[in-house]
Amino acid sequence: MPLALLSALAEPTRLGAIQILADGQEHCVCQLMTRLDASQSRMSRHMQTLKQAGLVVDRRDAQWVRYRMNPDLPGPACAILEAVLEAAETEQRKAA
Amino acid sequence: MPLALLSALAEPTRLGAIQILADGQEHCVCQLMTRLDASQSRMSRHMQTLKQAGLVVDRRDAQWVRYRMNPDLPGPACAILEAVLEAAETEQRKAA
DNA sequence: GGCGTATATGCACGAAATAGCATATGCGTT
DNA sequence: AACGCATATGCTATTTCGTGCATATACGCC
Repeated sequence: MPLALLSALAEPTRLGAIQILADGQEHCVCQLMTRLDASQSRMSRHMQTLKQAGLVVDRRDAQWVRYRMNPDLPGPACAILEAVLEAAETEQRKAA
Repeated sequence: MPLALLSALAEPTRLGAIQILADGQEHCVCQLMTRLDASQSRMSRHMQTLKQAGLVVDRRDAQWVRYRMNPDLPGPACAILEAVLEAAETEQRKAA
């Protein structure tokens, strides 16, 4: 399990998406692509990857597809995720 | 920092090497290649990658090069590593 | 049904990662 | 100096990954 999770997170756009979704809210693809400055197909594909890795879940809502963190993420995976998010945040702070 | 670390860990042979080095001991390349069933050049290159990512440190000892975990791994990286190792261990247990 | 917006996907391409083979380098032994 | 063992590295082939472009699909609205 860790291998799939790690490869899914080891890409800038995908990690960025996870950071955004880490607020616990739902976000549609168009929001993500705007905030991450990614093209539509690119963002869509990355979200597929995250979905396959079990990190996120999607839901159709009218014309939009809303992504959110997978609430049933198993414990070990959750621990990795938290550590990664914490590290990313720390890194951004030091950039000041 | 998390990106480099994640990419370094997101490969089976490298993750295996880290798991072996997690015992806190030093291990030379020949030990690692035997235990992980990898060719010499392959193992050497993967260790270079881990070294560049700052995960491991090496030391020449006669004809051998001994690798060990980087003792100065920064806190956030350390947290990620621990979570990954824990997840890997959990996964192996469930394989019974 | 036709149109506009949002998202997914087939296809092709360039970039990067991985691996093997051969060879170089470092070190101890004789 | 010659040899053997351990490790690194140059070169190349193969594969995988990320991307853009075009197109398909889904949905709401008129």
